[in-house]
Amino acid sequence: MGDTKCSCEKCQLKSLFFSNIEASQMTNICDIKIEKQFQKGDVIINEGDPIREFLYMKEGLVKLSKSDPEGKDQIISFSKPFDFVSLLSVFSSRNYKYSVTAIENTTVCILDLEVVKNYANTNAMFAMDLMSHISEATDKILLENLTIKRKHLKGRVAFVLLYFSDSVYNKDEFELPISRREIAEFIGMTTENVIRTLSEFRKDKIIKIFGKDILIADKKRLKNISDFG
Amino acid sequence: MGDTKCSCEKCQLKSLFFSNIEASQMTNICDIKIEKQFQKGDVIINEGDPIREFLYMKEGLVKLSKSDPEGKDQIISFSKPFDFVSLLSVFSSRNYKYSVTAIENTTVCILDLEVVKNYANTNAMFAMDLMSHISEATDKILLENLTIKRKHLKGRVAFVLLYFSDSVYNKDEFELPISRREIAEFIGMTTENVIRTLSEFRKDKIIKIFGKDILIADKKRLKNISDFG
DNA sequence: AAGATGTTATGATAATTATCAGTGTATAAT
DNA sequence: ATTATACACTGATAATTATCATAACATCTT
Repeated sequence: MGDTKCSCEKCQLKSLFFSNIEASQMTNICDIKIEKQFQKGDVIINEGDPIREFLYMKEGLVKLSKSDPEGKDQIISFSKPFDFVSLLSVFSSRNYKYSVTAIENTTVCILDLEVVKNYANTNAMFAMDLMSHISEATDKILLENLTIKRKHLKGRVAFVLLYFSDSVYNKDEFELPISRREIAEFIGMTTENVIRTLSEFRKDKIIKIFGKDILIADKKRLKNISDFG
Repeated sequence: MGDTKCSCEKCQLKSLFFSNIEASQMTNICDIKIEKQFQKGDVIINEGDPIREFLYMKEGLVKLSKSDPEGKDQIISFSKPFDFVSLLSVFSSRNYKYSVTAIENTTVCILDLEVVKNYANTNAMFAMDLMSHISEATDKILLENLTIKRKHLKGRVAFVLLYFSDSVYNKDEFELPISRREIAEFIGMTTENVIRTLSEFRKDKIIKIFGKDILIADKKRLKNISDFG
């Protein structure tokens, strides 16, 4: 977990995040911005922590989760670069309502929240930009949840595999960044049934499994299961 | 469905919505604001419609829903007064991704979206205020969905009854504003099972049922079922 | 008044999913 | 090296939920 000051001029997020900030003001923000690296498995944000910083992802993959009253985790969503990780509840609550954990080595850009808030308070265009990103991010999560909700076990597992293949790695072969249990926590089914379903897909020659490595052999059929299962 | 121009000075939403708008500018907004009344059952927003207006609820109750690929509805959430109905996707999309339907006679305040956007673009405090309301509203929906997701049939039905009793009507006896089928669409179970569960609660003397009228006779037990079922 | 439609209701049965029990295997801890 | 500990896997059985069939009742239409 290392800290380095990044050069905002080269940052690919600059155009996204700072499109409404003038160069003079930009330097200001840049001075207080730090990059932080997290290893796979590191907890970036702990549910309940006071919200003091504003985070966004530069590289890697994280999971958003919440632990239920019995202590079991529910995974809400996954975030890729350019997703605004800390946007959920940043502007509506004093404490985080979700945890954020790196499921791949992850680089996060960190700004002091007060500075961002002050900035938003004085620069309306910036605030508007932020707002549409918040809106988009939460909208996506809501839609995703609805999609999963109407599927059965097999459709849900197929959906997750296609999610990682199409939306994260853009490859038909990839290493699953999460355990079977975490898939279960995401889709709201039991670990055993996730494992069983993956085995079934393997027996039906829809996928090949080598531990965490997944190869999607019959994407059409997997897509079909996701759509109608 | 009638249109009347409201007097913003008396509007109870003024403090919430316009707390950052000066009186001189306020008049401006007020001039273009109209109130619209909807009858129970009226569709206020249709999924797919272009977003031209900014809505917020003054009175009544609405449901947010989305129809799945097979044409069946999924209910996402219910909105009461002060909830910002049109906030979902207003600032992130050109078209509504959800439908909004009155489930009780409802009064909605309507502003032209461009005016609100322009206003947000020039008044940062206003934009920030809007942002925290968006954040809060979607956060609430996400949390609600997680809560429902981890419950079984009986827990989900109990949760819905308690929701209407505690969060909407603040009474132990109330008229259900939605059908059994709509409860099913909300909690992601079948209509038959919702009906069966209500009958069970009745047989167990937890509730009394007179058609749409529900009386919660044993709230403690219902709460228990909601929490642990 | 008669027919069409939608809601509430119940029962029997089928399908889906969870739970429990047990195995092996890899990885971490001491 | 050896005990923990977590993960992946499979089978048998139980619990939960969906589906199908049927009926009573209300509402709306004509």
